[in-house]
Amino acid sequence: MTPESTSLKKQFGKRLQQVRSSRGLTQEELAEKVGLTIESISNIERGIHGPSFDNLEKITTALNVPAKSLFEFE
Amino acid sequence: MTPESTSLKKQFGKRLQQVRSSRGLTQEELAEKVGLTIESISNIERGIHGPSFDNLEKITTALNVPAKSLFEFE
DNA sequence: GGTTTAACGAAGCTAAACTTCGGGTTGTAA
DNA sequence: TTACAACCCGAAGTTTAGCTTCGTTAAACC
Repeated sequence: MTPESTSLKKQFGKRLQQVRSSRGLTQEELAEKVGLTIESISNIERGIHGPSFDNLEKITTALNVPAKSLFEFE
Repeated sequence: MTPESTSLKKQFGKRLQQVRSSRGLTQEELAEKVGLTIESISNIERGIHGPSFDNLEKITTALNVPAKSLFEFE
């Protein structure tokens, strides 16, 4: 089981949490900006599920980052 | 209406079509690799809708590119 | 002409995104 | 030691948007 085999959802969630924190936002604040519940943001950050494409776009505008940057993993 | 205001779906679809073509794949071939119908691939490339996160991951593996590269627009 | 590739609509289906409930954990500050 | 903030976590229900299945049209190439 290589570490690279982590699902895209998990990697995205981890990256989202990084960017959100770096912006000094709580899950609740991001949720309100995007128009989702805090639970849904939590689920996305934990990799339970990814956002829909429309919500992905809203997240990028809420965080003021290009979509690309949310897919930059290490 | 600035050109930049094009929806993420549209931008992603356009980029997907670029990458797929550059790989010398038809919509049908990509559809088979990903496990979707050709109509669905067509809809995604035309920006009718985006892929689910699971299918986004399958697309990246089918094209052998990082997810990030499908969000690199100009 | 015949074949391939892909655009395009409409209408239905279903999986996955999303919500709503409840409870648990950690940190910290009063 | 309590109170609050922020977040994790599971289960069960709802909704929506991703996906399919029909069918038509058209350009490109042989």
